[in-house]
Amino acid sequence: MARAGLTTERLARAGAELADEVGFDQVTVSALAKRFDVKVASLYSHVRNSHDLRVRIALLALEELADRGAAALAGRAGKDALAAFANVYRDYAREHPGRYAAAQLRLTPEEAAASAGGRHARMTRAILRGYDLTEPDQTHAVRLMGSVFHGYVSLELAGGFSHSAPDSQESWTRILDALDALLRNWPAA
Amino acid sequence: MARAGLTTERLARAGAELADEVGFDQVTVSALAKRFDVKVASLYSHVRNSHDLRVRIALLALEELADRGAAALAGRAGKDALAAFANVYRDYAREHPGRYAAAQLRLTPEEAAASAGGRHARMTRAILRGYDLTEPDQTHAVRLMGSVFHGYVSLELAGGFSHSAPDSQESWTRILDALDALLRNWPAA
DNA sequence: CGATTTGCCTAACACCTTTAGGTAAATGCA
DNA sequence: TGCATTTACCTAAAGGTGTTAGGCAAATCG
Repeated sequence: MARAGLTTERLARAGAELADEVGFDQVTVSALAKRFDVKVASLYSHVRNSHDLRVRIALLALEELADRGAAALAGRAGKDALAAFANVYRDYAREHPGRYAAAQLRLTPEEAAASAGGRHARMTRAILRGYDLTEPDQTHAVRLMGSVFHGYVSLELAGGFSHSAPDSQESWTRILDALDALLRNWPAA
Repeated sequence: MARAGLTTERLARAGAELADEVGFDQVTVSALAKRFDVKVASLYSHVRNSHDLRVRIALLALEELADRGAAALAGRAGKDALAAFANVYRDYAREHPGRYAAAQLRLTPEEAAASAGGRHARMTRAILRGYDLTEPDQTHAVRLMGSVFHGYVSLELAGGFSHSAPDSQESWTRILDALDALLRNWPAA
């Protein structure tokens, strides 16, 4: 009988697709096996266990997100860069809700070190070069930006802003304006 | 044999405790049955299914959070109110990580309507009475506040801000300062 | 072309969820 | 107080997921 051609890579990739279709917490070893028309146990040659699979999907999502971020930042600075980067997060979450959820998976320090997390942090700091902040305010600002982006996107994804006026797009735009204004006028301690 | 005295209420309450101990996604009907020293099937007289249990835990957490918020807001206004309210979220999440995760559960419109979500929204708007914002800016501000609070707390809980200077408490304080400044000087469209 | 490695398989077990139907404790009513 | 009803918890059973161990056949390499 012909082989299915499983790979750790392909499993993570298919798992990411599955996550977008049915939700990250519905990503199961069984469902993935069905998708490859293969018996469940066969996956265990490529993936240590269910959690390992989920971690790989998370790492994949973080890389994709970082790639998009880098592309968005190229040739931009200041508010332009801020908005482009923010939109990367929001668009990614809307296009790939399962992957975005995966990216929120709590990683061990080693996994985190091997992840694209560092790239994200560096890109956020790069944006702040367009504003006049010195350490440690820059770190506070990095954390604020992460909070706003992640917070908004995850509340929006949870449906928090639908069914009420004004529409979410407008709030998003105004919030980015406000964040830009805040970074230009960061209050002293 | 003596009865265990199960109730829908007691199950939700015990489920919330369990969530704080082992994580919300580890809250299982079986584990809860063990905790009451009762057979698994017995829970199904009090709770429709596993998801129903989780929803009840989520609603419980939202209520508790709203209660704490109301207590914190009593007698405060302006930045004082802002900081007190924000600290309610952060402290609750740190004291009760499982419950906080539960509160993030995606609810159906009916469930959401029956939840304390409305109280949360009203309290956030009440804080904004201390600032000079009119609709629709007030709505944008409500959404920003929700994003910052939820975003910061969930990133912090995920370990995002540990193991790096300056410590999280300092960023939190400075971010609340910044948010206050922003609300006092909300940029026009 | 034969030997080795690799990929997917079957089998089995443990655990969780859920439903159906039984028995004993609690409750309510004469 | 005694009996009927309701209620609370039980046993039994079936289906799904996670995981490990060990086997056979396909790919690979000498």
